[in-house]
Parts: sequence; structure tokens; C-alpha cells
Amino acid sequence: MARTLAVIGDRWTLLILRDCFLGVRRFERFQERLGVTRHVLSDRLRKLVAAGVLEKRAYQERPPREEYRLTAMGLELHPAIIHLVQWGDRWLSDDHGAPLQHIHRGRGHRFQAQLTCADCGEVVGPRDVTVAANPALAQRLELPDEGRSPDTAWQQGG
Amino acid sequence: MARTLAVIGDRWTLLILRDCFLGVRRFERFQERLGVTRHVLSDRLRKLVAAGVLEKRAYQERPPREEYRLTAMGLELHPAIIHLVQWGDRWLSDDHGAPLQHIHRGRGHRFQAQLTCADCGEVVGPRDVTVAANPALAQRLELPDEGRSPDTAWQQGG
DNA sequence: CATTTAAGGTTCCAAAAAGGAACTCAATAG
DNA sequence: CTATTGAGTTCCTTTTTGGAACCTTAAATG
Repeated sequence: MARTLAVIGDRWTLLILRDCFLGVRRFERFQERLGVTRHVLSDRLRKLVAAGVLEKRAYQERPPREEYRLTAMGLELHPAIIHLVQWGDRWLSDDHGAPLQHIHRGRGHRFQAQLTCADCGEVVGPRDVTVAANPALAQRLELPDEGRSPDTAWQQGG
Repeated sequence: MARTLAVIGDRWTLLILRDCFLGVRRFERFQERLGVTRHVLSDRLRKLVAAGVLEKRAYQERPPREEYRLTAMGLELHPAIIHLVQWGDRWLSDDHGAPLQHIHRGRGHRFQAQLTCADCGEVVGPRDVTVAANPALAQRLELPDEGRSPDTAWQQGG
């Protein structure tokens, strides 16, 4: 998580990426849509390119103009971004609901995100996922132990 | 997305919530695990409680001691957090891989997150989801139009 | 009784990041 | 020759962080 946040964990980066998924590619468009200062936008785009999340390519040569596109790495942020957006739509909407709805293309109905296990296809909730130390590594990280195992410790019981 | 980021969009909040899902509940534990300054931690916890993502409850009265737990709202961030963690594990791991692995409890195998449609159960990728203006709202937001419709504009097509 | 320990914070000041507005550069349009 | 567009930089002010010390309640120790 710390690694992920080092790349996308600041006030603007996820908004930039969200706009990328909506088709925005150009500096001026990001700037006018987000209201971020040009300075910060320039910095964030440069870092995203350096991290491999976006790539910069010329879309014309005279005059030289550049655009930013999601790489394969960037495209794989899609599930996380969808879930974050839908969480906000669900819990933080004002009276009228979200301004945009997600649609499942090819099916035509509304798209509601759901987390499943790629191996067995089951829908999973928070209590269905637990963690284990990577056997390939020495134990670098001590898990907290306040009398419960970590897999149940999040529960509201008590 | 802007609404979501107003709640969870800073350098520390998602790390705090990740630790919540790992069973951490107490101020001191967050502080020692994350290395965040007490000042910032105090501020973030207060804001998360105010937003309804965490709740503060006493776990003993003499001396008074408090702990922080995920609410229903907070628990629903689980899919987003899982996806973010797995994205980092996949794209940003050093040579040895992630320190922790996710396990599908009750199945016993590794858990690999996958985004599906809650309506029809299909696995969906970036190109399967599109957006439409909420019909219940006037069109407040102009989508970018650089010669493509937004649903295909993200594609790498040349 | 004075001291120490523990949890859960505040306060204060220096350093880093973000906001705002103007300026640059290259090329094309009028 | 002047204005415009796209994509940035530069400079300066305001906000946020980081670091370290201090405070409070209450029990435990000597």
C-alpha cells in the first residue's frame, strides 16, 4: 500500500487518472477540468510518466504537441478507481445522486462494481480475505496482536 | 471521485485504513506502525470519525481509553483498498514480491482481486465500463470531446 | 508521597508542498 | 506585426507536514 501511495497517493493524482479513464489526454484539458495549478499538474504528469502509469506521446509535430495516455500499468488501476468512485457515489452523494453513472457496455444496464476472487469466481467481502506472510520472505513485518488473529480483528464484535 | 478524495485522499489516510483492515485500532499502534507524526494522525483519525468512516469507542473506562473501528461505510472501502494493494504488489514490488499475500478464507487459496458486475456477474475490464450523465440531473458536466466518444477515448488506438 | 509508565493526545516551530498569477516558447492564423 | 493556442516555468505567498517536547488521567512501583 505504501508503494502504491508513493505513486498515486496525493490530492490530485487520482483525479488526473480518473479523467484519463474519461478520455482526457491533454494538459490544458486536465487543467481546466480539475482547477489544479499548472505547476502541480506538470509535476504530477511528469511523475506519472516516470512511474510508468502514463506515457507521453506526440500527437502532432508542427507545432510539437504532446498527450498523455494510460499504459497497461495505468489501465490496471481501473478497478480501484471504479470502486473509489462508486464508494463516493454511494456514501457521499448530495440529495440528487452522482453526476455520472457507470454503464455496463454490451449489456446496457447500470454497472455496479463487485469484488470477486479471480481463482474461484466467488464474491468476497471484508471477512473473506485474510493475509499471510509471503513464504518467500523472512518475516519483516510484525502483525498486531491484541488478543485476536488479524483475520478477525477488524470485526465489530465485542 | 472528488468527494471520495476529500475523505481519503491524502498521504496517510489510506495507510491508516489499510491498518484498520489488518486489525489495528489504537492510536499508539497506528503511530508506531506508520511513523506518521502524532499531530497528523490525531487530525486524520478525527476527520475519519467526523466523516463516518471510523467510529471511536471506549474499550475501558478507568483510565479512559479509546479505540477506532471501521463503520459499515469504512468496511465498504475494502474492495478499493484490496485493488490498490494488489496493484502495488503487482507493479511496484521489488525482487522478492509483496511482504503479505491475500488469502481467500474458507477456500485456502491465494486471493487475487477481480472486478465484476454485480448485476450480471461478468468480469469487466476498462473497456466494458462507460459513463452516462445521471438522467435525474441536469447536465452539469461537459464531457471532453476530442473527436471520440468518451467510452472509447481512453483506448490506445492509433 | 513522589516517580514511572501507559495511552491518547496538544503545542510550537521549521521545512516542504500547494495555490495564484505572470511569463516563456514555438508555431500558426489573421 | 499582433493575437492565439498548447504546454509548460518562474516567482512568491499560504497551507500542510514533520519533529520534538509537553500535557492529562490513572494505575503501578518504591
